[in-house]
Amino acid sequence: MKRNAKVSTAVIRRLPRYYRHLSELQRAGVVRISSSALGKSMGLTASQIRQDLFCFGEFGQQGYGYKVDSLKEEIGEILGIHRGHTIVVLGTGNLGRAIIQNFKFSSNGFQLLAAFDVSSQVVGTRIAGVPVYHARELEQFLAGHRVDVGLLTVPISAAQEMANRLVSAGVRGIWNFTNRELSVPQQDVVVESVHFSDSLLALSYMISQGGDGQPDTQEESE
Amino acid sequence: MKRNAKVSTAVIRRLPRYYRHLSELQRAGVVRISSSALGKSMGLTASQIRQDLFCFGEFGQQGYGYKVDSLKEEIGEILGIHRGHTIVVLGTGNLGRAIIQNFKFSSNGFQLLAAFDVSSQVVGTRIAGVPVYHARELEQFLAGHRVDVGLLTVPISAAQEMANRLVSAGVRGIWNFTNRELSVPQQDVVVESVHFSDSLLALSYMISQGGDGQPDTQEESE
DNA sequence: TAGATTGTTAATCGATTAACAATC
DNA sequence: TAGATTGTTAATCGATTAACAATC
Repeated sequence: MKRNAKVSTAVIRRLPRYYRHLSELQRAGVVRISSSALGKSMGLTASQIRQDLFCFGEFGQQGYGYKVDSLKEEIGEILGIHRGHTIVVLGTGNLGRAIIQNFKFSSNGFQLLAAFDVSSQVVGTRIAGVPVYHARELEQFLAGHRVDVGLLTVPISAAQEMANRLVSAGVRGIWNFTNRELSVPQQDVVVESVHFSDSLLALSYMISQGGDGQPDTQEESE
Repeated sequence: MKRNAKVSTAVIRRLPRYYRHLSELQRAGVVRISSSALGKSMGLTASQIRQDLFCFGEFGQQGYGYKVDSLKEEIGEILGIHRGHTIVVLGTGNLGRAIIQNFKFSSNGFQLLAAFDVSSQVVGTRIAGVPVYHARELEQFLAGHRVDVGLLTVPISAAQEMANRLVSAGVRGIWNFTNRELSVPQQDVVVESVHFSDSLLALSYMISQGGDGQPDTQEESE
């Protein structure tokens, strides 16, 4: 059973979607689901779902399907939701503040410990209960707390420097919301970027096709 | 020359990255670049870059490479940056407000026309110069203005309904920041989602490996 | 011209899909 | 038991990489 050997990024990217869909099914009171039903609702083939799960083990019952609750739990486990991950936010501008106030860190298994900024307007205050420290205290804080991930919402000009400081202080991942491609040579530190621009430009491309290219067909049958 | 026939999503996702990297090179004063140099800086093979560009035409000069300025312009054109796309924001909570105030819509070829909300606190005001109308006026506004994209930052409970209204009113794309998977049967309307949770969970998975699995090797040579 | 680098076709690799025996 | 559906291997498909003639 040579599982888990090399899980492709395509599979990794689907895992959170499985988790999200299963959570919605659970909320809707669905108890069991087959790979083909789940596939239909997610726009995947049954085969792909079974193949994806096969990377990690056996989670279903032949002739029955998958129990929504336990499959969700298993995938949560695989994603590391119960590992007690911790995170700090760098930069409390509009976006940082919005994420601190809105984003459900705990639903994703993360505990938000602190935020850092340089503005005297916010340093010393709390945002949604989270203490804001001065950025110069970052290393001291990281020395005293196990912090797994640093979330970057600093101005683009400060992004690389803050990334360097986070890596030096030993974080294992950087969640990058700046529009800068970060250079992190250490292979054991993971950078996950959320590039709003890339997303909007991809959308821009997609709506720019069809209008002048293909003929506009109407709704599909199913 | 049967180009542009079917551009894969993998290629589409790389186009904005090319655009971003070329913009940075341009800012750094680089005039020409070869596919191998660009590949090295982006972590792609030269072959892949040439193959990607091949989908759209010929943009380089043999023996010389690509002119940074003109390649950037060409890719911008492909992405639809000069099409005068327009966008409105639905929901001016923390996240919507942050995006309105921070995101450079115009750098991505979009003009932000208006925002909509239901709170009497914000309706009638302006956020960074953008007028905020009541959500009930959405259809009227869309009837009077050509709007290509609706940006969704409404509460998850309102997401599907607002998506339906946008589609009925004729938008061509939805930029979805809610954590809800939207169902949009019309095949000519594109949904592009930014799922913060999916991104963080993928990061969670990646940092959960390695720590206990593989032995931690140090930096790679190049 | 010689050297460099593209455009483009062919080969390889990896991911998705199909098939089916195992079994609930 | 019969029907359904999984786990898992094999076949297919598509994307990436390699190769090289064309040409600046």
